[in-house]
Amino acid sequence: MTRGKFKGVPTSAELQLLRVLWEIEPTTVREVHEKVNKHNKVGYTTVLKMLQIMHEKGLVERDESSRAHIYKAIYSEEQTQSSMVKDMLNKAFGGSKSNLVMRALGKSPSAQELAEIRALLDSLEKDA
Amino acid sequence: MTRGKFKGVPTSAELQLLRVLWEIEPTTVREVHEKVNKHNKVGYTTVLKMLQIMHEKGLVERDESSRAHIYKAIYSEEQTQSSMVKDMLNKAFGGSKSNLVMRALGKSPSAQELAEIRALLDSLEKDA
DNA sequence: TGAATTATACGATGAGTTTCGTATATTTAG
DNA sequence: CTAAATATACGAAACTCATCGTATAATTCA
Repeated sequence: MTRGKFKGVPTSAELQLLRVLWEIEPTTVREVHEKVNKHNKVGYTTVLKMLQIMHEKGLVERDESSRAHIYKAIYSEEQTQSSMVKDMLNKAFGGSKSNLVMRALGKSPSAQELAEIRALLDSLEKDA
Repeated sequence: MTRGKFKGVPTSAELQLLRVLWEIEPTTVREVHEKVNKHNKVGYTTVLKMLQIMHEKGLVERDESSRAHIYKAIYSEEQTQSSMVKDMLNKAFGGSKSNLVMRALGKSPSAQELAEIRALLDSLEKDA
């Protein structure tokens, strides 16, 4: 299998582990397993193996100085979200951001969501 | 393989075929193959097989009355985009639409994109 | 009519994902 | 000190995805 430098976007199972890491990293396999296991029953060695593969792929880094290795995501949640959105933008929206926003908001977004997005637009326009 | 009723979101290769279908459906394997092949070299039987599997999955419908079967997407581009966004929203954004919009826009969206999205917000607020 | 063309069906392969069992090494506790 | 607990390593199974070759049936045309 080709597990060189990370290219694509994380898979669902990988994302599940990354979400735990972003919350409590740097941390051990045991801790990740305990947290993940609350919502999705999965074996300890499954989490271990996944983290090992993610390490080979360059998705997480690992401190092996103590017996229980310490894992940490290499890409931040923000970076990962950005690359996932970009990927989807290209694959399904022909690159049109406003189209993507339209689908994200759907027919009836809440007033709060609309306000948040207006605030976001305001701050973006201030920069330009 | 479990190819019952379609549950998840289309894969990359499926999306590639769906994009052609949305453009020229209803149409034949040959036509889909010709169009896809311009951008991405792939064998005729690959496209055929993919469409057959997509049919089993319930992603496309098929008219078998003539020798060359006629395919058509079951879900519109809009429906598909919406379900893909929803899926990503849950898997990677904890359901936060404004966060997703933030990542979609990135650091420096164009003035046109910003204007399009403002217009979209305006029309959404008119409804409410 | 018979050969070439064009269609679907089917099976199989290779890559990648996700899962976990077993082996083995290290640490801890009684 | 030794047994239990806890850690990583390794290998493999089950599954999906994407790809295509070959078989075969239907159609076209020279």
